[in-house]
Amino acid sequence: MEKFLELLNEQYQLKDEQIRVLLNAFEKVEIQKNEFLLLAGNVARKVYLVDKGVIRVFSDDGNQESTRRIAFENEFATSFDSFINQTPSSESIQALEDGILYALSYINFRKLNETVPAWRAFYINRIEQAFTLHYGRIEAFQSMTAKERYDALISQRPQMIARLSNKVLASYLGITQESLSRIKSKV
Amino acid sequence: MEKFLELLNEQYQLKDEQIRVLLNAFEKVEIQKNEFLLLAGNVARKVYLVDKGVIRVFSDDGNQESTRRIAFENEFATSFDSFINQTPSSESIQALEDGILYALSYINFRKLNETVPAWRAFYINRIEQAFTLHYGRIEAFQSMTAKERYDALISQRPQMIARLSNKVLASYLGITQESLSRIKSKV
DNA sequence: ATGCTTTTTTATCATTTGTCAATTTTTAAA
DNA sequence: TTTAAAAATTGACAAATGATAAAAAAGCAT
Repeated sequence: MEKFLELLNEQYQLKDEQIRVLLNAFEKVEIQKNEFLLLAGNVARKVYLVDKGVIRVFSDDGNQESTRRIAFENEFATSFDSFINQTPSSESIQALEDGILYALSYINFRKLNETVPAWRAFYINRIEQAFTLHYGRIEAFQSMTAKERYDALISQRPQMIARLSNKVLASYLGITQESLSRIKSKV
Repeated sequence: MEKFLELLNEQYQLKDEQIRVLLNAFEKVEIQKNEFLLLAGNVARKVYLVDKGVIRVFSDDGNQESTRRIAFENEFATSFDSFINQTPSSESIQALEDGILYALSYINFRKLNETVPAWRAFYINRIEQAFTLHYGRIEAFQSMTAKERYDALISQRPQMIARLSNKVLASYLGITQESLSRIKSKV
């Protein structure tokens, strides 16, 4: 939590009391590789801040897995639609490495929004950023080939290539593992 | 503006003073078909609420147009990244029909966020919805064929098929006009 | 280290989508 | 209405990506 609180404090000058409230709102969770944090069909009760490790949000229609979001250290992730509306999720969440997360429940999320203005400002800022990130993905799907999307990802988010398996990376790019393998072997 | 104010009032019970502030923040704009509201390279100074007509946000790399967002009556649109960060836009905004818009400048947008809690709540709600909408498009690009995306659009946003030209619709779906034409002629 | 499982690569062929060109249809202007 | 411009359709072919199967490589547990 330290790095996250630092960041928040830098931008929004927290009072001690607010820091205490924030710290109490989060719960530390230790996870093992491949462990599930949410199974499709259930309601996403928490949003996770990654302290160490990698988690992914994905859907599985039986034929195909689609990786929607990858969160590395100091990033947040949940099944957003499910979390915000507290409705059953079409997505699952899984750890890709052993790690440490800080979980914020929906109830505490709402409480923070109502009682800690700095948190609310931070949340608005984060959702604006997340929107922009996802918007960029639409741009990529609309106007780039798979190879171009892969090359763009290398330069924009090199961790994605370095830390993810071919299988997960392919499902993030919206292509098959075989296609990704061919793309990588091209110059 | 009436319908929008009604909606806002329903959800957040506005005081007369707040309604006055809101009305003053927006400026009525009449537009003609094909008129540009923003040209790529400039900063998006306004967000537009569509009262009548259709506008589209799109990019053009010289080879290809990509339609990123279509806004019909009672929907908002701007080049989001540019508007929020007040940086040059990679996108243009254009009217697809004669129409009437209400424009909110960046300065007034910030003012409303700071001074009208109901507006802020409304904004958070809208950006959450917009996020979910765009998230759904990523889902579509990741796991559906062009034909499947087209069929899904028919059932989810029939206006898109009814009111848009083939050219615009194809660029929204991320395919060529020719492909769209073939998709439509299939059963 | 050994053997088992999973992941990655490679090959072949099928399908989808794009490109280019020509034609038809629709729209808009004179 | 007539005519010019823009949009939509169609055809032939090319390129990109998917599906299936098999082999090679890497990871993991014993």
